[in-house]
Amino acid sequence: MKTQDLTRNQSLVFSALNDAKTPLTAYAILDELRGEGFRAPLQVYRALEKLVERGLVHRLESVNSFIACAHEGASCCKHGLTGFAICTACGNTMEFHHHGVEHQLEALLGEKGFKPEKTVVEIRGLCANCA
Amino acid sequence: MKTQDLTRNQSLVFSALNDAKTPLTAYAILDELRGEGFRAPLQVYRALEKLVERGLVHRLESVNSFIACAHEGASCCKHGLTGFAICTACGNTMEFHHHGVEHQLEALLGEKGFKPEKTVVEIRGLCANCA
DNA sequence: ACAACAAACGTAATAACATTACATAGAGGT
DNA sequence: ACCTCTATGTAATGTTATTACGTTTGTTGT
Repeated sequence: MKTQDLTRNQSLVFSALNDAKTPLTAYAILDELRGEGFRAPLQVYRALEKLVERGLVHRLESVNSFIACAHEGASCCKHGLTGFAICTACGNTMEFHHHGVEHQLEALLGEKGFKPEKTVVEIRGLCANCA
Repeated sequence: MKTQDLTRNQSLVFSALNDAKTPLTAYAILDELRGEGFRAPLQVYRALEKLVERGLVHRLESVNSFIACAHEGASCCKHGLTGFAICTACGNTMEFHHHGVEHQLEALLGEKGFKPEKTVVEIRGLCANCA
């Protein structure tokens, strides 16, 4: 479950995301890794799929991008709903966790009989530096 | 600001979404409207852009789709944060509004100096019928 | 060591979603 | 009539993601 048992491709993709610390699209990752021998989108998407499964990487649905989890290891998903504040000016993205929001959404959806599987909370705006 | 001053293309797209009452992709709308003379994606995207501006249609970012606003008219965006619960089995999508969640997110982001512009809350899962 | 199986990989092609560029048409104001 | 702004039509292209197919690698049981 640790980063050491990643395959070569997975490690390369994960490193690219960690180095960036701003969200990257799959194709941006592909371009970064051409020097390492990457040649096709699928190499990136396959690695991303595994990394997301492990909780090492998050997908930002509203910007078609990926970002390394702000928490080392895969413990991330246990501290409440995960949300992101994405600066549209500089790309800087803040991951946050919020139990209150999680509980309120659960309560609301529970009433309606809706069973959540994946919750997306993404706020686009301007970060403190760019505002 | 009412639906009557929509152009022909905008009306057709809006009707398609209202009839569906499940989210539609831009290309699905295009296919529905070929009988009305639509020939290119841009005709749909241009209409959608205006409809979203007016608050008559929402874009669901996590599924690349669009849905008619559940509230007639454009008053929708005044009653708190807008969220969606999207059933991955039947496509049925419930629009909801939640002041509590809105305030908690505002508080959290305010602390960090982040200025929200667009907030995405989309929960995918199973609706009461499909669970 | 070897067969059998599963997971990961390489490559090509294609599908799905969205935008740019450029030319044309219609409505409203002067 | 002329200008301007908005909407439109059409084509081409750009961006994001998946399917299909075959090969390689790694693991397990014998």
